[in-house]
Amino acid sequence: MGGRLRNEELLQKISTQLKHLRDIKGLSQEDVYNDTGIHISRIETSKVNITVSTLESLCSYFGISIYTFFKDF
Amino acid sequence: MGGRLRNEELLQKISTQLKHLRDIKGLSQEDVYNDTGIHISRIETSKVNITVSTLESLCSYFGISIYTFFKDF
DNA sequence: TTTAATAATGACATATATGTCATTATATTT
DNA sequence: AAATATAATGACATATATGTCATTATTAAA
Repeated sequence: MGGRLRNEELLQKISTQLKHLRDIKGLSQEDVYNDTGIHISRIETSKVNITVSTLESLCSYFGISIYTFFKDF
Repeated sequence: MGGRLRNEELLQKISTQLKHLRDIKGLSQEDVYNDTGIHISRIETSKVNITVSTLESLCSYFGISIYTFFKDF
């Protein structure tokens, strides 16, 4: 079952948003991994359907609330 | 490995919020299942760490954006 | 261009989210 | 209380998110 289109859009938006946050902070994927233990590559390339828990950890790391994260969703 | 406390709080908030939305709409868990294919019981009892995709589906079903869902987070 | 840094991809193991169904518990209604 | 409706729990299978590492690709720096 290929993922529904709607879902792909969601994952795409999440990817873009996370990449943007990482760019703003000037951090490499390795930095994120060293600091959080989260491999962000697969998330930024929309390979996986992130759990809310993982997303919250990343938001916290980037210094924003999960509410703010979804502002443009 | 018991989940970290922070994470439990997050799951608890999500549970409460979803239950609240379902109550407002006057829907049973079975209704939600029949309409979405999602078994919400385990989510409302904080047994699982929901994926963003599943959460978005539920928000959509309840008629709110995922952004609105996280307003009080 | 060569080198170095960063990112993407693939493979594998493990943990767990989800789908499904049956059973038990609780709540509501009569 | 008995009957009915709803929710919680447990078990199991399957799909997949995540952890980990190695390799390849891409980008940036020299």
